[in-house]
Amino acid sequence: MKEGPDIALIGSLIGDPARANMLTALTGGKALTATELAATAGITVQTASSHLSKLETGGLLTQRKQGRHRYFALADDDVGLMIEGLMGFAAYRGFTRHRTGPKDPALRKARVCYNHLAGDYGVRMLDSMLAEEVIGGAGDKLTLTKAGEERMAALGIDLPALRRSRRPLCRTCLDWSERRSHLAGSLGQALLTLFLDKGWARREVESRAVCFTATGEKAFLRLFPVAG
Amino acid sequence: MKEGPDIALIGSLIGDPARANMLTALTGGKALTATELAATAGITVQTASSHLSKLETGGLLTQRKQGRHRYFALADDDVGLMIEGLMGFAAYRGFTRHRTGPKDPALRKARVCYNHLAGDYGVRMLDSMLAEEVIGGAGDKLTLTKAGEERMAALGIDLPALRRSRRPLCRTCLDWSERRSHLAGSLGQALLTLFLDKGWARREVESRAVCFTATGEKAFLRLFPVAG
DNA sequence: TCAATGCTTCGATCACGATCGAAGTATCAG
DNA sequence: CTGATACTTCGATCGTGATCGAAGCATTGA
Repeated sequence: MKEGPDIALIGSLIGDPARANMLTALTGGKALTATELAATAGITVQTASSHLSKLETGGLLTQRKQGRHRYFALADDDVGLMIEGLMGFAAYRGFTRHRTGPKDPALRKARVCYNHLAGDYGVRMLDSMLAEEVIGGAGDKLTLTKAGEERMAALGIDLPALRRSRRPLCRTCLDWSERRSHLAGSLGQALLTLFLDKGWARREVESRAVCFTATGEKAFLRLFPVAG
Repeated sequence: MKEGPDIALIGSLIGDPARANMLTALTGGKALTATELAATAGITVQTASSHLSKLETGGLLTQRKQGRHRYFALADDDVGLMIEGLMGFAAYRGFTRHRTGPKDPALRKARVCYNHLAGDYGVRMLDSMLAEEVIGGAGDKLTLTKAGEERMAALGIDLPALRRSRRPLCRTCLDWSERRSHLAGSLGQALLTLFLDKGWARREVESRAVCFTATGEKAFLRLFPVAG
């Protein structure tokens, strides 16, 4: 009864539909204002403000003041991973809100998972990196190989800078649509940023979907081939 | 707003303290009756019954009639993994109910995680199996190697029987106390059963703790050595 | 300085759900 | 059949928390 961690607190925070909607929206990775979040949740700003303060004291969100705006974002990677995990469970159980929306195929193909690439393409990328031994490791412990370091540096990724942060370089994140792992961590984030910067893909507005251009798709698939 | 899976449903199911207590109790792996669950949650049987039916229609529990008793258990491995995931997140955030109870050290050392071994010993076991290449694989994809098959068979584990079931043989499960992975899946379950059958360890009553005997501990550590 | 925007705080309302007593159903032992 | 145990269903109560209107701060721009 009173042993172990308290999951009820977190459950109740996520259990309210309005809060769940806001958290889901923030899983898109962008920091959003209170008014934006209120709109997506379908409530007034007052209620949203109340919810946001609860989520903040619960440690799920951080806020950043910028002029007269306050931008809210998920507190850190762990929150994103936890929510993705719940979404995976919910999706597997068929707890979907509207069966399958029109954007659903696009989301399953490629989407933003907090700050890295998810969906079919995300899973493919990690698969390919493991097959080509760019990334090695056992269990949930992923490490960048020597060959991997060269590949990443050649792509223009500043590894020393990533290593300077305390966040882990590589970690796995369970994909809710594929039910397989994709690459998270600061390297996962850096790779997604790279794709966007190179113009290989762009983010859909008002959605988590990531839309690859024709040339971007080719380049991506060449960079991360799949066996068979 | 209406894209993606609905996490609020699951959140609200877990969000009630009484239900969270029951689920936590059931993470111990044993099937429990409604009266037992009511006692651990500190509520009457009527309320417990109401909660249990909600959890069942939510797909988190299954019930099995046996005479005039009804035994409740977690629906499957996925539910256990999901709850352990939440516990990990909650523990890391310091959402503990009573700081650290007296049983806490024992729980951190070795405990039951739904149906397999968790805690320090659980993490050690997987580490050792990976180092000795009994289990191979990268990311979340764990596989038993040829050498591993022999080792497991020598221990008296009936691999063909395990393979006959549809459940995955090996999978990772995030440990909330160690924040590392331990071995789940049917093999993880079979190994814990083996330890208990061999008398190497026994389950604490009314707790998730697993208590190793002196000889059992020696045998376990010999079987799963750690480098360094 | 004034007006406009973005957000929070206060206060009141209201609904949902947790809770338990009482009664009803099922199973078992004699 | 009778009594006992295990659990569910019904009905009523009650408290918590979600919600929004109105007012209060804070920041920006003119």
